[in-house]
Amino acid sequence: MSELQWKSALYHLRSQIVSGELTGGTKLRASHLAVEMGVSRTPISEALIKLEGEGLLVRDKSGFTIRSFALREVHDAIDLRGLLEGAAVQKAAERGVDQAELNKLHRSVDELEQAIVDDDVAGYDQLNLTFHNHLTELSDSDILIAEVQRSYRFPFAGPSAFPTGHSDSARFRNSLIIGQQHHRQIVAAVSCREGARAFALMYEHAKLAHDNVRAAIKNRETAPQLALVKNA
Amino acid sequence: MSELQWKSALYHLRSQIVSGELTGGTKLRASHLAVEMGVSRTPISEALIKLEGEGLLVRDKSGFTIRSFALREVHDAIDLRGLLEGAAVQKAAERGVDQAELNKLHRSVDELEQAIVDDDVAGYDQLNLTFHNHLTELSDSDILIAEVQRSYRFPFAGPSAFPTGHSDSARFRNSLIIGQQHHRQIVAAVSCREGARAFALMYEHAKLAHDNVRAAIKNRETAPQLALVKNA
DNA sequence: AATTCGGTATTTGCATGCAAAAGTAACTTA
DNA sequence: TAAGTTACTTTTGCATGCAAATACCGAATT
Repeated sequence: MSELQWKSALYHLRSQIVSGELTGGTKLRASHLAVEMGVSRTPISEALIKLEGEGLLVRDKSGFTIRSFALREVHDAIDLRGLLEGAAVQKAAERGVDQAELNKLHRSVDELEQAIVDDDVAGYDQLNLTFHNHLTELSDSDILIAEVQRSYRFPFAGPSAFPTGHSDSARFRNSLIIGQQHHRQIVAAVSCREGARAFALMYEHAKLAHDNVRAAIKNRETAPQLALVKNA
Repeated sequence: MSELQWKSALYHLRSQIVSGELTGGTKLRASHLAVEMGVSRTPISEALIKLEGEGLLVRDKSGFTIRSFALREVHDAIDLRGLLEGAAVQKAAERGVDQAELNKLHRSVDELEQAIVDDDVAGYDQLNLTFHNHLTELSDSDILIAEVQRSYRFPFAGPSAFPTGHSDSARFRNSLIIGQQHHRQIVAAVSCREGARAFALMYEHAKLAHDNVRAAIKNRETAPQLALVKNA
């Protein structure tokens, strides 16, 4: 049961950062956080070092600061995810996946479809992440899987980064429809062992997030994922 | 002058790992390393945590162990580097780089050529790394640059991972000649803003390393880069 | 008003103490 | 012989003390 203290500190801090509760540029003081969380500075420091390794914090000569991202970096991070996820599905397609896995993929896409019909945004979000994870794992490359997961580490870069707030807008509905088309065609490409097509579709799929970022910036108050992004 | 202690511990340990002085599977004990390096366990722990973040160590419930890699992971790591470097040069090509940068690239390739003629393996190695870094930086994407650098972190995955030991073999000479052809054509592709071609060439360029791995395995004793690779 | 300059209050980097966890190894039992 | 069992040793995770570095803040100067 009893979680290691540095782990709970890590989870707690990370969730505060990605949820936008702490915004980019904020200075994190180990001594302050220690009393706040009721532990000593040792496990806090360990958590801060790990978060620096994840790229969420930067360390200057006196302590850690929450990193800020230029808008350009947000788009680059999304492209990086598309590149890595694309490489993963390409590998899966060229390697070939058995029928049982293909059936699971089809079922996932159907469930995503249903979530859209039900307007179940949270459910869609969860299913979408599972679907992306499943596709990535089919690459059967632990190195690539790890790097794809790593590319999700910024709150605006993951495959389900902008789920909330706009389910009523026409633009968002369209992006879900187009995303579903991508999903179906990616499964088809994997099924037909068309690696290059699978790559291109997945890369394009990630590009959808670029529009979501632009839309989120217009209603910034409803987009806590942007708490790390510079200049309003 | 006075380097932080955790930094020197980090550099020292990392160099011991990548040089093969410490082999995969070795357990690293903070308390032991502390007396060995004449400091307390605090800065040692910090270095170990960072090395875990780099993927060189794994942490089980009682301490850190030097990671071991299956041969398949070695090849996957090389492919990952090719993918990321390829994406970087593609971006550079499509964005367009000015003549001054192109001149520098041409000069680098000429210097590499000269190093081959002189049979200056160490010099080639250094120039090659500089050349790859320069190409990567031309992508003008800090996110991508950082990920490319990160992909170099395993001692067998970087662009100059297998420099030594075989400069006399015909195979190694051929691989240098082919590599130079890649270098020249990559610069040409960037110059002509042919992004897809630049990507394909760079990806293929990394594939050269696969043969170098196979060759190195046959003379394992002369290849300290393989100290982290499982099963002889 | 913006800078510069002291002096004070924090904070960090590192060392170290300690209880609990994990490793180690000789011995017992099936 | 293999699989516990027990007693002993080492190591870790965390708390904390301390000196040096850094931040903070108001006063003096331009």
